[in-house]
Amino acid sequence: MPKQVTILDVANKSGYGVGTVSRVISGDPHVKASTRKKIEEVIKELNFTPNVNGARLRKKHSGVIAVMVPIINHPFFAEFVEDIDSVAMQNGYSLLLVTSKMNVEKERDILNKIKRKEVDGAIFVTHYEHDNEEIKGCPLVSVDRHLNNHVPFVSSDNYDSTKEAIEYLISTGAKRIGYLGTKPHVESEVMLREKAYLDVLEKHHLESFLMNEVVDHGEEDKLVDKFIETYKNVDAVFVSGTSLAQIFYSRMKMMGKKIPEEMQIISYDGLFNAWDNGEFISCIQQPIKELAEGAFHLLIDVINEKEVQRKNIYKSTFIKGDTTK
Amino acid sequence: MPKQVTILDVANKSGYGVGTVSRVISGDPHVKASTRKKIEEVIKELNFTPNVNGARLRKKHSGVIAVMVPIINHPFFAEFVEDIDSVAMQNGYSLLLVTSKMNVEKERDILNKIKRKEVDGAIFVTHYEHDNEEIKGCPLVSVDRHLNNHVPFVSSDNYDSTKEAIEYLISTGAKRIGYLGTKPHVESEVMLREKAYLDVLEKHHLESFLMNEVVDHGEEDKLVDKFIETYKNVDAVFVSGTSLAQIFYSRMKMMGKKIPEEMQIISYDGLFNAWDNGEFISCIQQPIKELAEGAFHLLIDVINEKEVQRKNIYKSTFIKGDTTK
DNA sequence: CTGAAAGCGCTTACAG
DNA sequence: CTGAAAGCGCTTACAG
Repeated sequence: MPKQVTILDVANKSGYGVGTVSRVISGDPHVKASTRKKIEEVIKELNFTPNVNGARLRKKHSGVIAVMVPIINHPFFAEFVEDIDSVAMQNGYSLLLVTSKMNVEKERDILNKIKRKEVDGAIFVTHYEHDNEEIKGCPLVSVDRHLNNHVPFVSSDNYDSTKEAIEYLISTGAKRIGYLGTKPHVESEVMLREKAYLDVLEKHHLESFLMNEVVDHGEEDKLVDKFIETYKNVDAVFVSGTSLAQIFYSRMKMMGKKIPEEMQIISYDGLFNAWDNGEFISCIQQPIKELAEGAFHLLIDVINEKEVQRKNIYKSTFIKGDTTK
Repeated sequence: MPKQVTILDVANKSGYGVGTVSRVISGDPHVKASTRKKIEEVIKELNFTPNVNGARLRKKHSGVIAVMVPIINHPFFAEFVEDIDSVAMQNGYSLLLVTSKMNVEKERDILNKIKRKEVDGAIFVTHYEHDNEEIKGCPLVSVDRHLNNHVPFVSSDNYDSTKEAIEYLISTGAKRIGYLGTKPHVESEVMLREKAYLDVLEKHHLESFLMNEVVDHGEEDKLVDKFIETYKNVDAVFVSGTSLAQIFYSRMKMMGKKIPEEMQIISYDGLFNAWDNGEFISCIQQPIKELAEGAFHLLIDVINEKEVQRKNIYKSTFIKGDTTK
């Protein structure tokens, strides 16, 4: 292993001190142009690359943030992570992606990385409880749910946009409107979808057909089948979640249902691709990019110990596709 | 910001020296049991977590490896990354995932992270050239392609398994067998698929219907349409790549082709899910887990400057689905 | 089995 | 605008 070139080598060879070399590396403007030029030459000549561990140790932060999602092979999370990556990069941060696989240990591991100064903070999409003691002192931002009273979160306007969707279905003449969703394991803003659904139906004196259960990833099709079995005569369904909506749509097609004539579907979370047959599912599209950027900036503020709002809501958009009248 | 608890605090409070504290943290067996016990108590009491940057600076390696894939929202890469994550974790390494998005700058950035000692090495799934100068001194392992003569790679047995697939199609009576694929930007083991196809057809004196082009991600459907347009009378197609196979299959269905009676399909890379109609595409399944583990151990050896084999081939499996006779 | 000390490579007041 | 020096928190020969 060849000995690493250090800032001291650059200093010696250029005839300046290490402090000055450090300043040109960090882009400090208080350096004479000629000095900068000379030092930059030597850096190139020696093929010097600063060791990040020295800097991190000294500066007491790493410039990396973690983002934790349950799974990554999923349209919402993939896009969310990508958007965070962009904004982080623009702001000089790099990203550590952790896929928790719904594993509490992996979630805890991130908290440890924060304590070990490996990362400066984390954006958490979690489905577990973490006690206050282990969270304490960890800069964290949550999405959709509040981990505890001190952790700020971003979320889309679950209540309002669901309400809008249900009202829309009613306006098209739907009479028997179902709700099909997977319930989060813990308290979350997502639960407001169910509440909005129920509120609107009650207001219009309509019967409800609700199925909202805790389901493991990969078991969604069973829930869909149970829903279909249980509520045979619904004429419209609000589906909370992309995968669920995909499955439900396929089942309806296979059963030969006419969409949207006999069955309307609105999905919370849009699919970005058309189906094989060119159809799009009508959906409430979450403002993923805004959520990502919001979460990022929130986290940076938390890291810098600024005051932040605990609740940060971003507006979704209803997109009419081919599955509603 | 509360002052960080350091190893020195633990040393003082426990009455031992920092060296001894360091030894119990690292699990060094040469520590008296009673000493270990006492120090562990103090660690708990002070809620001490070792700062990773101090250790990394001193040890001159980070214990993290990077893995770079073009996109992550893709069944092959998602699984590949997950498998590397598992094996890395088992071996005390952590993973930095980078999604290159086919962006050369992001690829270079990893090389920089290695030079900056942020990561110890990287597993590269790249589609670009990197000149030897910038790669030099960077512990790297490639998948499917050789970056240069010094970088070892893992790959599946592209030639043999393609050959097997084509032979299979012929054995079922297929006479006009097409090849549909996206060509890698750079030299790669993947190109052996085309070669195998051509070799087998020649051996059997059959006509070839080949379309293998460089295509941007997201533009695959255009290539598929062009293939269909160009080769109207093929009765079987070998499709190189999951996405392409999905698209081709859908198109055939839409066109009302009877599968496998009128059209057989074999895909290189399996889909793990059935279609809406319950059908599976016949495929050559790459040994993803073996590739992942192979790549990881190879990289560790490279990092530790051991001798390694440059070429590491793992065997694929042909899985008969519903798209072949 | 343990301690004292050097040193990993950087940044940052401080002084000039 | 620049240099000398302290120090970030750890590990690891070395000596005992």
